[in-house]
Amino acid sequence: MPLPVPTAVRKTCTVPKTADLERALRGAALRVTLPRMAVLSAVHASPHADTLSIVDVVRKRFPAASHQTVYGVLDALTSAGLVRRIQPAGATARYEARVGDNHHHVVCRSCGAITDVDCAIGETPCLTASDGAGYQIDEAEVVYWGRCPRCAAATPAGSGG
Amino acid sequence: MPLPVPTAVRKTCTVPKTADLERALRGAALRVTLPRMAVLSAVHASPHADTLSIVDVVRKRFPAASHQTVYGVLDALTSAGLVRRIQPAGATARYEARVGDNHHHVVCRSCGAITDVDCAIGETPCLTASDGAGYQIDEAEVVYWGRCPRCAAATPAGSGG
DNA sequence: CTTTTTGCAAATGATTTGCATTAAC
DNA sequence: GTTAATGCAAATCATTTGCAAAAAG
Repeated sequence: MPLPVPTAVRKTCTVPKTADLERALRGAALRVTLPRMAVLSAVHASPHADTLSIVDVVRKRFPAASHQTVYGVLDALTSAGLVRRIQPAGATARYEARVGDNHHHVVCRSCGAITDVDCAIGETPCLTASDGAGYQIDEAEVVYWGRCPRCAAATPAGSGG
Repeated sequence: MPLPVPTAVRKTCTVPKTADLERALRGAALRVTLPRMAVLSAVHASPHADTLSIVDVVRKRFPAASHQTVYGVLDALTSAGLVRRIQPAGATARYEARVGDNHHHVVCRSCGAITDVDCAIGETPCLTASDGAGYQIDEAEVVYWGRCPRCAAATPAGSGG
């Protein structure tokens, strides 16, 4: 079963002002365009939103934005390191603006909600494989799977999967 | 950029005999069918193979197997816990037969190769989030990203992304 | 004999591609 | 003025769906 769209998205976060977004783009050597401002703003406003949601939000401020443009912008922003792409198994791509800090995610198996979890270590990678199989490891990505408080309360642990 | 198909797949693993596969299916309350035997065998034979590869392998022994049948069988086997589905960000689904032991994966950013890494802890979940955000966590999935020995040797660290 | 599984074909849905137009620098 | 970004439409690819025929228990 594909992961459902998250029902609860944390909206309580700081959305940078226009000037800050512009500065961020310029700092990343990206041209300042309306679609980029709108996308970057949208990702800040709704962490873990999928592409479709981002398109919706972007179009409120810039109705002409095409689906493909949003994909392209997200790609550019990701490459530039301004946003981070997350994609728990089987789900569509999500994006978040928290970059640089090494945090992880908790994903609810029932409703698909994603929540940030601060990494106890803070440095990258925060874990080293006991046996790295000879790999040159630069990142340890941790996804915690479980049930969010709401779903845990609703189901007696075991009814959902 | 989507993760490329893994070039090197570890083939050095124990592929159970027909009787064992049959026993495994029956043990999981699954009917014993040729497609299922073939798929289960294929997953054992080539860990981390994607669906397309599995279809290829399966058809060598059972040419009539349709693409959709393999999808269905993999789904059934996954639900039954006989195989495990892994899906590093952006890549197509892969399957492996190592279940029950709590191991993780190292993924090469350059060639997409996936290698098992034993978990130092062994119990599930092997990690607990420092702040679980109130979630009821049952699994901690760890993906180590880096460069495999081959790619690390070929590129002077930094040429690939 | 009953229930599950297979096979076929078509649908779905996310993501990508190519190219002319437009805007940013 | 030059280079990069946008918008449009169509293509691609993995995966899913529905249903009749076939096989397993």
